[in-house]
Amino acid sequence: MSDYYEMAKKWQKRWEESKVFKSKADKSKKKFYCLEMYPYPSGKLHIGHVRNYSIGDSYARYKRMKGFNVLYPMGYDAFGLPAENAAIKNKIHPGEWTLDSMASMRKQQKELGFSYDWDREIASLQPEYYKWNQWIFTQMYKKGLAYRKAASINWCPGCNTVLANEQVEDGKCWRCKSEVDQKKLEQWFLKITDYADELLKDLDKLDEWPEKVKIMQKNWIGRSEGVTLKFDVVDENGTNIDEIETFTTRADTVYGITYLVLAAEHPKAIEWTKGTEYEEKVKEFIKKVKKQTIIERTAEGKEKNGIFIGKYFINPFTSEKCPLWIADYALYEYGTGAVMAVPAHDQRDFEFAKKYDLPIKVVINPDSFDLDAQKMNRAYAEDGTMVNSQGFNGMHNRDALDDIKKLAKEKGWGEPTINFKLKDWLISRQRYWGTPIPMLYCDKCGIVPVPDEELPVMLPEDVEFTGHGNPLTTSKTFQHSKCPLCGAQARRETDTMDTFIDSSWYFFRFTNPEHHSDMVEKEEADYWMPVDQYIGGIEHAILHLLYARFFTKVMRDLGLSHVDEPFSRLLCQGMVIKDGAKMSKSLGNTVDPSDIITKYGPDTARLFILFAALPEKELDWNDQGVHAAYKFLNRVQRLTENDMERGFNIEQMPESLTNADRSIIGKLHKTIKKITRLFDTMSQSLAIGALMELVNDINKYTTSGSGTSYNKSVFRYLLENLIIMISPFAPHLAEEMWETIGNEGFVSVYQWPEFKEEYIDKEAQACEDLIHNIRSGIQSVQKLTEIKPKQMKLFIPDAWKYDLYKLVAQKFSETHDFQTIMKEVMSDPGIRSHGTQVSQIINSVVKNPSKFPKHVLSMEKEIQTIEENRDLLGQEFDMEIEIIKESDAEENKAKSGLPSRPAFILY
RNA sequence: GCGAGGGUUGCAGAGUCUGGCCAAAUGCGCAGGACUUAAGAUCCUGUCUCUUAGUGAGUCCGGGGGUUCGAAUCCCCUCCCUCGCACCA
Repeated sequence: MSDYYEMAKKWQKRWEESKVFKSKADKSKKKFYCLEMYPYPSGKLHIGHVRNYSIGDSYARYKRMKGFNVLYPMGYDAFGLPAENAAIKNKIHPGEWTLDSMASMRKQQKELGFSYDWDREIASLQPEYYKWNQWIFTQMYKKGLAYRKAASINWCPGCNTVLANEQVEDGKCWRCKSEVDQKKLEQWFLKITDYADELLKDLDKLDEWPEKVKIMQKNWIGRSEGVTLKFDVVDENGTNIDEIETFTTRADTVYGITYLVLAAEHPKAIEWTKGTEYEEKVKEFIKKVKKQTIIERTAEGKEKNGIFIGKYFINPFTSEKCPLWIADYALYEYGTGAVMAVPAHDQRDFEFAKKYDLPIKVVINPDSFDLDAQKMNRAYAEDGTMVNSQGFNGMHNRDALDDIKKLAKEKGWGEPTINFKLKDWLISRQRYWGTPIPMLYCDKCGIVPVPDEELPVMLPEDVEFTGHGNPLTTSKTFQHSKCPLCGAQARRETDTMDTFIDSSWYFFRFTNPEHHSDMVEKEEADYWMPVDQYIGGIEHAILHLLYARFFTKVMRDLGLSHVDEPFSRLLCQGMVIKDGAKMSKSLGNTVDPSDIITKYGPDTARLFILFAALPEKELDWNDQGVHAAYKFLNRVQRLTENDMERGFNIEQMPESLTNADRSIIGKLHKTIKKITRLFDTMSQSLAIGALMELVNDINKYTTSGSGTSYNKSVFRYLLENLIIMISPFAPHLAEEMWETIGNEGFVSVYQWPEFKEEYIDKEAQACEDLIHNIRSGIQSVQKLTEIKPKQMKLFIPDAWKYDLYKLVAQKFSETHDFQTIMKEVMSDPGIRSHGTQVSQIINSVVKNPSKFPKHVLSMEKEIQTIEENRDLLGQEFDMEIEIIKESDAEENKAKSGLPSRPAFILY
């Protein structure tokens, strides 16, 4: 077991005792609400959780150190099927199972040292929590946002319950992957479609959401602007029998309609064929279509099937009589369940028309040529010029679109319509472990909501978990109730709510979980909401994130808060994979976070997971990487073994500082700037990389030269800043080191260092690099010659640059034209060989003449530095060093026979 | 088909917005060295090619072309990969 593990325990205890992470609303402070998607307590934390919380915690800690009043809570999404399934299997109450899971997850979360305000913990299984699910449901019922209706619904045979559309993926249950059946049932719905427009429109406000998620939501909501057209339906003789509506976005193609198809489920299909020769065939067809699963029906490249139903319709634009068909490619759920077919300009209609030999009529021609209906091998769906369209001929189809819509409206043939793919949210579940829907059925009064004062409707305990049917129906008492209106016997609703309801507003509850008399305490919610940074998996791109947005808007309209959108900024973390595959029990490639924590300590686990990949990218788990993180922490901790002194004051930087000191201080401030920027863009892995770089440089600083020459108070200054900056990643180690060097208080709440441009001394850094290079040059010379030379000639490197600057300066005084200067400078024999950098130097001069003298100054300073360090280096290597500037070197060159720009010459 | 994101030096992965300080961060891997009886661990150095004194030369960021004094970075064309959605009328 690692020392780090024990060390972490110590600090976790101290944090807890001092309640250092407790948050309180305070209007005088700028707030920051950082939130991770609260977990479903399924037993143990997995690596994905650890990643999620490590990202969130590092950020929350950073923001706290930046001076924000941070709200960073944790809770549990405690209702759900796994608990109930465990109950059926193991004869243990779902509540007990869930509370056990919560306890073990909480323990692990505490072991990892996340800086949650544990006083705000919530769990959706608490009656004081789910009471408000029920309350808002009755509020929505009263506003007509919750309603009960019979509908064709998705039934999951695996989970024995219905599913919302959002919970069906590829025709399968999102949870258990069973194939979903269609059933007709009376169910409760929430009218999310009332908010469809706003949910779509407000996506534009979410600047700091991943584009991907916004697009997914946009597609899911699926808004289409078009027109609903009405057609008279006639029999063979042309006698009017009924009418049919269709929705289209391509009103510009109405002159090309050649037939119309109904979805198989469309009730008119049966009605119109009743008693005709077509009745049997149509019924048979419908039966065949309904037998197919969703997967079969929507399979890629699936051939379209249909039959003629013996009826016709009149196209009001052309007065033509066209046939009515029934086909499997029309969807009953979308639009009106009927499609006007324009085979020439819609690929699906085209395929169908080809198969059943239906007419194809071109009404839009491309710009470059005319289409021939006979020769087309695919539909022409692009824009072009209208033909065969009466008064619209010759117009561009986009222009004609609006005119045709207007015409349809004037003549009463159709109405402009906006259609959504989004359907109302089906929230009934025939399961026990959820929030009971607070509704009563009275024979006299009908459906009656449970009055507010009787909430919560508690889950009954006298139930049996058999695995068949809804356990709530087995309760002797639960269903019997009284009608609050007439007092008569009333039956209580036994369906429970979809657990996504719980997670649709929990972020409000965190703002004041203690408050029991309202759903949210407005003042607190107004201070803390919206969530400033939300972090979770991409799998909730539609489900949870759409529902939460919907609830937030409903709550706003109920006057519970003022926010339009719950999450200002969203981060979708990437998956954790191992050996090229997603971690899963079935593949046996899982990693238990507890093993890492006990072996290397929580800081290592967190640091590795943050360092291994950027938060939104896939993370490939490898054990060597874990070890590397551990080694790095060791290296950092060893820094405290160096000598150090208090008393360094950056505000009054002492004159006596060497170039090495100034250089490393500059490096520190560059790193401060970099890490601050990287944190703000949630690039923790790069921030850690920058810290590693800094640690490398600090090590070089303390060990270069004779090894003890570093400034001890500068070193302490560096170390303190390093500890502060590493504390969001490795908080326990940071606290330990902070204490070791004798500082008081928690570094976890110490203020984040401020970047100071003026402390970056570029000249000092350049000089420092120079000396470093000379030193390693001498070392390699000594190594190669084996004998230690007593004397050395040192040619000043880069002195040519100095000459170059002087030359450029001279030319610059004559002309400011880049090309001229370039030409003249390049023609100078001493300069030509350095052509690549010449243009850069000239350009920097031309672009920014005021900076120019600085360049020359820095060159002079370099030369001075070398001269100043001559004796030091001489002592270090026990030799005499003679300095020769390159401009003087030319004459020596002849003597030595060496190349033109040597750095070192030995005697 | 529609939409989004990518292709960088052995691997992972920065750099691209804002062109030059980029042979290109950081880590892994690999090589050499120190320590050790030894292995491991740890530490140091190196790690595109050439150059056995260089702050040197050459080549390089999927492929091709262009703009520029200068391109991994900007523009155009092209090839390849990944991920979402998908008969939505």
